[in-house]
Amino acid sequence: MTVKKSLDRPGWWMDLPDSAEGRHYLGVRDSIAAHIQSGDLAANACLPSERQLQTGTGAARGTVRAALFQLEAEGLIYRKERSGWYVSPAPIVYDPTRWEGFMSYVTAQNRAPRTELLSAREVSATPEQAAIFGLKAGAPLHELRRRRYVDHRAVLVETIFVDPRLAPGLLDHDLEGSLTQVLRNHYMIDVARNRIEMQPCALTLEEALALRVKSGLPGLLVTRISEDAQGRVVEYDQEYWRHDALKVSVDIRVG
Amino acid sequence: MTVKKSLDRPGWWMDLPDSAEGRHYLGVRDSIAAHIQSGDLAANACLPSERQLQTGTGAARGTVRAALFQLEAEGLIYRKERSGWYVSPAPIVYDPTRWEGFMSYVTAQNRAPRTELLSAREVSATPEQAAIFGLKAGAPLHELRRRRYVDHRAVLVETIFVDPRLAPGLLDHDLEGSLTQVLRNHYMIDVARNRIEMQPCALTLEEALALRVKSGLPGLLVTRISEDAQGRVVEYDQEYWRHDALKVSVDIRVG
DNA sequence: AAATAAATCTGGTGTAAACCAGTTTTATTA
DNA sequence: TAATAAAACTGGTTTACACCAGATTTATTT
Repeated sequence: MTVKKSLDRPGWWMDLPDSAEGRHYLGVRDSIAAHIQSGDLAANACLPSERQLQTGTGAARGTVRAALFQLEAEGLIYRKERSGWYVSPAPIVYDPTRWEGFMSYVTAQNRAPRTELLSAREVSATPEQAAIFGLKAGAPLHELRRRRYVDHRAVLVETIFVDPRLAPGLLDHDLEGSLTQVLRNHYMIDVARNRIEMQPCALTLEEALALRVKSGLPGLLVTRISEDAQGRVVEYDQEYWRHDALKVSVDIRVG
Repeated sequence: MTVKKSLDRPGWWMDLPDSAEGRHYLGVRDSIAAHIQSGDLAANACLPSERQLQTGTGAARGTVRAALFQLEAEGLIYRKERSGWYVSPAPIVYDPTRWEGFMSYVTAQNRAPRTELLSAREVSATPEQAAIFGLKAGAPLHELRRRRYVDHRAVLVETIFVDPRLAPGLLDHDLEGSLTQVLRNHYMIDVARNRIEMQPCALTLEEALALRVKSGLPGLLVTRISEDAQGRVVEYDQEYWRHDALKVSVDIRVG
């Protein structure tokens, strides 16, 4: 189990630090991490392939993969299936106490937001959804599924439910922009209260598919229930975020 | 790649669902997940050993481990090193907009909180820390390291920095309870503003060691900067949480 | 009965090899 | 030149071992 060190030319990934004894994969991890943090590798830059890293580091492929998974869990790298590993860009900062939507806070951080409408349809409320909206189970609801991008990278998929009594004909409007604005401009609905929950989760099946990530990647589930001034539930939103794309920031005044 | 199904006696983990074709480890995952969610396995119950699951499911040990890692990432199970895999208990709900501390909100959820003081000492402020407190680099700071439990399970480690000008002699008080109360009762300091950041991270080295989890487990880093009514920074806190122990909930009134 | 030593069980890490299914590139064809 | 087919490459998944070190249990000794 001797660890070969930097031979000669081809790549930076040849040298392994001596740290993390007994855990070869952590050495490989550290080597890659160092090169990312030093700035050798820019955001969205592509890493050498697993087999290249393998010969470079002298480790078995499984060991190299363990190191890559580690870095992925830390949010330093991400992957495109069967294409390669890439350096994660800086996360978006999100302040749930502000009422601005995705489009505005991404733009404010000099990043390029984009929204893609995956589906828009009418559904029957499940008992849980009905309870949230104060409706009977089976009552109609608008359901939107959208995928949102930052700088061409898909960072979240969301499912939004809207009470059709408050926003009749919602599905006929442009739903690839700010929903908040549509509700305000066309239905004169202003959100007065937001109840937000955040919880680490795993991106599975549908979500993983929509974000084109491996099923099981860690993510963050953000759930939002919006009410208007009269206490009527306007919107129920479930956002599945890539875990490396988001940073939550709250500024609270107490007393 | 035929999947053997339930043979006869010993354990529930014998039966594999037919779902997730081509990805045996997802089948194993589903099988275990189903038994957890059905309530067959209570919180903190111990799973069969990897080698038992292996013979039970007919998969190789590596495959069984892939399934376990998956469940761990989802927060359904956790492990004690070289001891076994266990079912994760329900997460604690945390509302950053409330000023109550750990002790109170854990108790309010009928769970048993406990705080353990790991170290308390005086340190010299790094440039970053100095900038936060509005001090010169090298100025003295109180540093506390604590580990906090819910129902005997360590869920977070934190490092707290306090400005000694506002709380001289802080280290002589009981620091295993609510710090907020110590500051209020002994120094008449009331927090008027909290700036909180949350970000998925990996628990490594010190943190992993203190929480007795495998280095690299996903976690949530919660950073809090507390100010008093005069805008003086009272407390700077970094909390490393197990990712499966926390659920953030915020209720915001806008307008 | 309590302290100690040994055997056993558990997860942790690593290797080597194989095959699959998408992606990407290259060479070929229209 | 543009569309198409083939080859090369990439990660995805699984198998089957092997050895280690900490945790736990069992047997032994005091």
